[in-house]
Amino acid sequence: MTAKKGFIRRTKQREVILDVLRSTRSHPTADWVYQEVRKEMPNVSLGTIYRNLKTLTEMGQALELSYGSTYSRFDGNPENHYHFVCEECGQVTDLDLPVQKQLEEDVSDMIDGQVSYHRLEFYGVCRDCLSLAEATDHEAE
Amino acid sequence: MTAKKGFIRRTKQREVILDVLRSTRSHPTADWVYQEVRKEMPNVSLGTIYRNLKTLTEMGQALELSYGSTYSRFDGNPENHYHFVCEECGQVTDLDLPVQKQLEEDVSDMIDGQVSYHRLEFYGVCRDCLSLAEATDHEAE
DNA sequence: AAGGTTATTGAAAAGAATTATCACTATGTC
DNA sequence: GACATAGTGATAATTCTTTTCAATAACCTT
Repeated sequence: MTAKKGFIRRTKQREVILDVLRSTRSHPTADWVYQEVRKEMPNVSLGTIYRNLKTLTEMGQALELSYGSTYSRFDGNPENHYHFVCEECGQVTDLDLPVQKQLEEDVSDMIDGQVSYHRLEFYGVCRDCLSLAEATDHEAE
Repeated sequence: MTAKKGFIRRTKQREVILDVLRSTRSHPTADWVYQEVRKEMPNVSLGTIYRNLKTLTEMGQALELSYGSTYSRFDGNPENHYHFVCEECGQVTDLDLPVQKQLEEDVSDMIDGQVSYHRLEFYGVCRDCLSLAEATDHEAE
């Protein structure tokens, strides 16, 4: 073994992708990034864009705006309320927090537009998955 | 003309779907709903589930937890901050609101779990799309 | 600088969730 | 009951994203 295991190499592709990301405030989609990067590296592949956006996000150099899962979830309670999403098991729980309706007016004034609703979501690890992780840790000892 | 135009008919399928939705607090995916509904209506099709979940959401009887668009957006600024999403043009803008980091502790205590981050998003119509709509209204007069 | 290891790439195929299509069915009005 | 058409089941098509795999290139060791 010569190269350090799990090391992240610096590549021209990832560099250009990060430059593109930093050059805009438009919160681009993967495909938009792809088109931009192609201007500088015509042979770059879309797979590389996705791979690196993921890597950059994991490295804390970028933010991904989407749910962990690609599919929608539905709620029979149509009143606005906030959620907690467990990143381990995917469970979604309702939170008993007061809904700050007046925030919508604040934002509506800020952007000089019209706000119809807002969503607040918390991400992390739920109690069950936490104790499960502990149990596994002990096992490994 | 006999039947009222644009009328929404009551169907057994939609009824069962709403019952299933209301019977759980698990924020199910479309596929989970599909499996449940099939127990009562084995011939129901997945397309019907999607159609009705959409209809129910439009009717205000259900809530959909997902972004309008299916694809992710990325941000070169990895600091947590809040967003406004225009439902007309899809544009995403950063909001200059203070990030309430302490909310995460509150929630963490509430659920007895671990919160690593949170997201707050506002949805509506941006200024540009608003004035565009106005212009079009005038045209139609 | 050369050699070796393996992370990363490009190209293309596969995957997963959702939406569209279309002939048929069944709801609601008259 | 008869009509008009919204809704359905079945399936094909889309769309975004991930995976696969042989070839390449980054980085460590010598």
